[in-house]
Amino acid sequence: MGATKTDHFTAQQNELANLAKALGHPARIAILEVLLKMEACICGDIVNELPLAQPTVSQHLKELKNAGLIKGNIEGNSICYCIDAENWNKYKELLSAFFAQLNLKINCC
Amino acid sequence: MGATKTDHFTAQQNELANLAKALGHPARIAILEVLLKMEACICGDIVNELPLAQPTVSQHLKELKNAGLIKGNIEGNSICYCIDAENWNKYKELLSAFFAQLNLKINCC
DNA sequence: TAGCATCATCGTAATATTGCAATGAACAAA
DNA sequence: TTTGTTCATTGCAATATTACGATGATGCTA
Repeated sequence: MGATKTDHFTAQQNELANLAKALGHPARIAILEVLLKMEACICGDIVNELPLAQPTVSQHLKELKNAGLIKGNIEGNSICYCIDAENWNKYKELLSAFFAQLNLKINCC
Repeated sequence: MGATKTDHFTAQQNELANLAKALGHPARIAILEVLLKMEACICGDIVNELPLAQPTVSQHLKELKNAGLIKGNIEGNSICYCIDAENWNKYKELLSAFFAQLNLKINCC
């Protein structure tokens, strides 16, 4: 069909998958890196840093915002984007906990 | 268009995005959780644990294998899948390093 | 007010992903 | 050899994603 069968999985599985999905595009990684590197949150020249047109960047920003990874504040004419620190750390823990589950003693293949 | 402009981004950005993309589906998270929970790597009854048909699971397994997250060994008639521990830990570090970049002092929005 | 800048949204085209029935390949057992 | 089991692959339909030109909304400035 093409549509993910979200209903059949647990809330935790879907949350982790949604987070990963939001990170699953190099442009979105690049946007986050720009926001991380800037000592203050920059406003709209993310577009200039990326090899993509303005509507495309805007769309990626929207997805990062929906995922809770970034926040956007209106600042006069432009918009100030920055990392959503609270969610960022929550997601950091979520991923960390997921990857910590591996029992190193077991290695059969 | 529809195709991701992979060429315009760095190898690191693409690597991270590919990893995240592989994790970006609840079925694949569920498969990994099954493999993590089993004390030994199970063989093919992953299908029984998931609400998806066998070809669909096979496809997800293929993607996880391509991403380097799991390995598969032929064992007579069936196949033994398990976490690729080496890559797993590499990816764990990769994600950890990415999320560690946040400077907590900066929070403008 | 008129013009400009910034950013979102709409509409559309190209491509990717998801899911499964049907089928195929490989092996084990009768 | 035949039958059954396990898993991959093929082919297809439905849906999602990616990208961008055109356009709209908003606020600043002259």
